[in-house]
Amino acid sequence: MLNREIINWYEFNKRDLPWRNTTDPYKIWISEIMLQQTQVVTVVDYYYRFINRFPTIKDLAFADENEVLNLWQGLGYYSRARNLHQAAKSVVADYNGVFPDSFEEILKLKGIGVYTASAIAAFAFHLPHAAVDGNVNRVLSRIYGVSESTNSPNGKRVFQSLAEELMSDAPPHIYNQAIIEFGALQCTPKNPSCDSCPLQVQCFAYINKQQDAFPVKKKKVKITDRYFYYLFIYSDDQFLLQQRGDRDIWRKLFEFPLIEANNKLELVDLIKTKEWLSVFKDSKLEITNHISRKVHKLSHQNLHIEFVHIKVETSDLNKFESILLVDKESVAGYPMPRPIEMHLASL
DNA sequence: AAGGCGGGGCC
DNA sequence: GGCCCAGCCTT
Repeated sequence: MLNREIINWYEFNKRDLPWRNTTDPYKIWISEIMLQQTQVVTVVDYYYRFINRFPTIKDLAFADENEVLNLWQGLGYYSRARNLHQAAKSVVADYNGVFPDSFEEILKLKGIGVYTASAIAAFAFHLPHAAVDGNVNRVLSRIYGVSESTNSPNGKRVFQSLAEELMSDAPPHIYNQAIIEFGALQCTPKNPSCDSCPLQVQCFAYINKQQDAFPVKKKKVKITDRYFYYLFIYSDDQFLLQQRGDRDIWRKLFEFPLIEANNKLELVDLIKTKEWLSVFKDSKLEITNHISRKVHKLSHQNLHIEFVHIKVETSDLNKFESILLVDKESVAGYPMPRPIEMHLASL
């Protein structure tokens, strides 16, 4: 009856979210990809814009990749957008544009793992798959007092099995939404609302006052420091932009010409670097200002970013071969990482 | 099994 | 400042 209590809680407490008012697997897919490691409040606006621009999977499949990335700009984890685009193409090619309706076929699509395949199978096709995400892990580990780590292979089996057992014969699309929403709103990571929780008497963590002990801690990631010096090289109406490679972070996104150093540099030292001198050998340059030191934090890197403004003659801008020359009015056509976007917006 | 990959909200 | 989030892919 535990699942009934969670579903009952859900009916009274659920949020009205746009992707809950459809059974279109395409829309549900888009929402699930956006929601990976991303909170609901962040996703909503992106979801509307994306669906509005690409109402069907064919619209997405035939789109230009830069436009897809552009709609993703600021949402992070850009591989999600590239995989989404690739998967849309393969659905059009292999399934005539009709989203596959079995768990196994859905799981084959690029960017879709066990969680997302289960979610789509349950929400769009009402198939009995338990979608186990961070919320579900937290709820189950607290209720049952599971000490297994949630990301170990054995832990995944344990939680998947517990979730399916708990679902029992409840409607999959309702049960999954309910337990996920319960984790997001009631059984939160910090300061869970145990005082108003209908599951108190059945919850191992509450009974033993160990809410903070579950789920078990995952290993910490090592954070590395990197130092980025972005050169904003501009004339009256144009500036330079280059595209990042396909290794490293922010693959294929556009940014200002970059000098990366192993540690902090002073402006004087920066000007002395060979790279710098060779680029500007024949140009008259003028460092107009030197602003905005900031630290941009990624999940595994701290980027110490400094923007250096350099005004040059329009004729000199044309000397930079292999670097894009962009009109200040057309920045919207280039998907950029957050710090670049923010800097341009602040000018 | 571990590392890479964004950005924002919250305490 | 650290933790967490509707994870997945590559090595």
